[in-house]
Amino acid sequence: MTTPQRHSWKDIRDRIHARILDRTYRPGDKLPHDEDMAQTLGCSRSTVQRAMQDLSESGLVERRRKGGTHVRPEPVARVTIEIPIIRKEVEDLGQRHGYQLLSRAALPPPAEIATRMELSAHVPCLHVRALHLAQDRPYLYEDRWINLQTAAEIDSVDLCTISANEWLVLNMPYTRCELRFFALAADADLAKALHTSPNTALFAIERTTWIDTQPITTVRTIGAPGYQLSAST
Amino acid sequence: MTTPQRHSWKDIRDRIHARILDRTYRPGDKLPHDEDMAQTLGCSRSTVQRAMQDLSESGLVERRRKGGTHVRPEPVARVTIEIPIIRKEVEDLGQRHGYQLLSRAALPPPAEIATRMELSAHVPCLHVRALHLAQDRPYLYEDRWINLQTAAEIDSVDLCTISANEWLVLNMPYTRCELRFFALAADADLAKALHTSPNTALFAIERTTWIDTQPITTVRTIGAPGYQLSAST
DNA sequence: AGAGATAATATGTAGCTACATAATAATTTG
DNA sequence: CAAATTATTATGTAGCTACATATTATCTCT
Repeated sequence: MTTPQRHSWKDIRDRIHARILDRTYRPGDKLPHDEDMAQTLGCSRSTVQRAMQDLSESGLVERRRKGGTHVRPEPVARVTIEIPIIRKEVEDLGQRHGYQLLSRAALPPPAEIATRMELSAHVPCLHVRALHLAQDRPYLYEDRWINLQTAAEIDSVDLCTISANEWLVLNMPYTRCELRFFALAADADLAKALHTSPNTALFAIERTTWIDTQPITTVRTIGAPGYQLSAST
Repeated sequence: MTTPQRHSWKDIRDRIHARILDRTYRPGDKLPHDEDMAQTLGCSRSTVQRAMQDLSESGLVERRRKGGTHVRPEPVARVTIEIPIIRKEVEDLGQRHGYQLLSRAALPPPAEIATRMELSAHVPCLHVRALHLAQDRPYLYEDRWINLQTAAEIDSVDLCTISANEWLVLNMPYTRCELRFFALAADADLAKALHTSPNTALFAIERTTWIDTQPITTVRTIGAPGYQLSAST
């Protein structure tokens, strides 16, 4: 055997991960230094570093210069959720997407909205309410406010043919996003729009985006009964 | 100027990102090759590659060998959520954590649970129900099933002093996790446990973990009224 | 024209050297 | 002894070379 064996960073990562899984290294334990591991595992330090970068990004280990690398003392479940364009979400379910613009008006934002967007109350906003359908049944209801100072072009967009959701995603890149997930009880309007009875428990997502310090939009998206969000690692 | 200027991958990433934000490169557009960018930006290809790795991992761009790098054609909102140990979650809110074991029994799992866990119905499981408090008020209710073949040691753990949630996180590393978020209406038991009225809309998280192909646990965690999950980028 | 095989290519990587830097440990000072 | 300063160190990185590999383009054959 004259050719030196190359080790991929994924192999190295998986070998370290296996030591965590079999509890050789437990939460809070210190792992050997990169240099020592490289020697033990027969690869270069930069390969160990690359492997550790991935383990660190997945939240399994914590790394500090000079302090070394530790298995995370208090493990968290970490999961990445992707929220696609709504039309795409429906289509990926193999269903026909439908869309209804329910209302559109240029209005000053109510105090709660202004607060959420970190916006002063006299900035002109576009208020859009819409319903997304899957196989002609209500799927998601959207109540959205758009800052007309940041996204002025949307004022001339025909929101009967493209949803504000889709137009914004395609045209307004953002640097900051705040999300929250919660449950709410349907009021009369919502119950009517989503074809359910008042007080039904509904799943809601609130999302606010900014480009640098400028608010773009805030939206409350409410799922029809049974809507859920899934993720896996 | 005789010393060559070094560019950090973060600078390079931010400069590329800025071109996406100012819409020089729009969704679906092809970015210049790494080698060309390295020349234009005055750094090495490996530095561009490192920058692109980050942009790709954040979901902004898609990279294919030979095909090149494109701004993601249909952008998604991508967010990473961390779910800590419940005790820690309460403490991080600056509140006093309390815990009540409501019930504990070794039982065969009902069909729905067995399905969720990808488990056969005669595998012995531990069924644990518990309530977590914040400042002596109900915070989260947990209904959990634990596979006694995978996590046999939990059978001898005193679950009055440490929650199953915490014990499992610290002692049962997992390789696979499935999560879903949804809303539900409180039944009589739940309403009583969470000090609310029947049919209140509640936020629920269901989480199932496996180590390799072996199911470890499945849990339905239900928040008290007003509970929400937040995340930001 | 379509299918299959081959060639080319742009990203992905291993390993190396040299350097940078955050943070920990050791030493010095009052 | 505590606080401040300095030294050390383990991770983080830039840039390079050589190589690997998934995928796209091109060519050949029927």
